[in-house]
Amino acid sequence: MPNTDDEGTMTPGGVLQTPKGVHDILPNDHEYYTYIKKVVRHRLRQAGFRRISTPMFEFTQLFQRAIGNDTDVVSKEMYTFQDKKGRSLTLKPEGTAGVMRSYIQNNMQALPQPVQLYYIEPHFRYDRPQKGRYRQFWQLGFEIVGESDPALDAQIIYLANLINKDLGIADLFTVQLNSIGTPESRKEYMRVLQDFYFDKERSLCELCKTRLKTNPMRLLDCKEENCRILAQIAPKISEYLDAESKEFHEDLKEYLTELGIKFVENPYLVRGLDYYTKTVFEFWDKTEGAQNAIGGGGRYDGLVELLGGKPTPGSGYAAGVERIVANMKREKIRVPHKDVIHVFIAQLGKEAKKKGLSLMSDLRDAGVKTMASLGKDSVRTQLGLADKFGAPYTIIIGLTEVREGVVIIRDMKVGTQKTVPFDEIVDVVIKLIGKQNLDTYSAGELTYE
RNA sequence: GUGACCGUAGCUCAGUUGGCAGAGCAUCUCGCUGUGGCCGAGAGGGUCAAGGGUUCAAGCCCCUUCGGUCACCCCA
Repeated sequence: MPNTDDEGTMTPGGVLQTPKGVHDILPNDHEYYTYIKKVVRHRLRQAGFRRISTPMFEFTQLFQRAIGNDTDVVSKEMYTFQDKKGRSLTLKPEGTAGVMRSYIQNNMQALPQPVQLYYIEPHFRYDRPQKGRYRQFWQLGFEIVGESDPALDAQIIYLANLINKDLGIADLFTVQLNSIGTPESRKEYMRVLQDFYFDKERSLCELCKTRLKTNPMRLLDCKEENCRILAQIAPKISEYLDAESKEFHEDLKEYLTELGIKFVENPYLVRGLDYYTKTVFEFWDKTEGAQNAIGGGGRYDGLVELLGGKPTPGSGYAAGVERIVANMKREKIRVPHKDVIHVFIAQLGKEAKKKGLSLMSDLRDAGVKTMASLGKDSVRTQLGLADKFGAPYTIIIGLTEVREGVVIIRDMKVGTQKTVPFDEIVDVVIKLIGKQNLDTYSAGELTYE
């Protein structure tokens, strides 16, 4: 069977196409991405978080250590490759590991604690594509590192919910909440679980039989009917929490209530990894549950130490941007955006074109979003374009107008026109579109040391 | 990684038992040489996802691969 290198990479025209599971974010979708980024940056900046970007790829070892070799993410979902010197590198499959590596490497222990960081970046997993799951996906996340207090966990859940609220999707989700205690108390609980399942192994699904040895807590969120029934009568982790974790969890719930955050206590919500401690939470769809979870997080007091740093507590949240966009679309939410033009300039004749060029610069400098089609020279065609671009006003300049030092401003909606002298154009246009609608965004004044 | 369904123009889709590759929308041109939307006429645009097989003949039947959608596993 022939199997050329080109197979599957080309469209019929011989044009390259994207590999499986990745896609372009086209202008219409970027309206959502831009809006989400704005909300995230605004809310986190308000709360004193600062932005961090870790590299797209790290040494594979980082993820192996942070996430765990036994997890699906590490064992089968990573984009791993070798550089020219044979070192194993991996495109980041999640954000926390890199941020914690950076915290240690850049000696952020020396900063006032806690250190509050956020990110919004592409991540990569070699997965079979599915709804809300792509091989390159944007993830937003934030972490509070260096202090351990239930109030910080409450803050994180509060901020995650606040961001969802700003995006119009908070009401679609419930906060599922649990505590998985310290590694020590968890060890005790896992022994109890294994005892409980000891004589019931035959009723478990194949997967759970192996989980029983490697990670018994995962039996609790298995979806198989028999496993679920057993999980419901299995001992609850809340009964085996150490005193400190129990108190921590009670405090967290108090703080959440104070902040007006509704939550669902879910004793089946677990994490497999050793470094997770105490708080775990996820945002679940109200009707579809975990099937349509939008994000989740928890406390990871063991992670920094695991990566070779001093013992340092941490707590964080991460959410999938594609999933957020999908939910916003499902709710028929339209985001405000500034990709609209104010004025289209139609010109006829070389002198008019020259005038049009300088006028276009003047208008743009004043914050008027201005387009023209300088390659076309039929007024009819240009007006048609102005219409298609949705310009509310068209400025028409012909040879006659240039000679008389005026232009025609046409209101595209009602079709009325008026003649305006050159030196009044910018003022007249600003009045027409409204000062508050001008695109006068500035990146801020530069200063020098 | 496992399984199900799907792939025809930029988009949405027809295409009969195997017999000339189609429509609507979109694009471009013209009617209308300096005035858009409406209307009318016309044009461009396809290796029918790719490769192979069966056949006088394949968009249609068979095999493989690629891609899409969805579910599982798992996760964001």
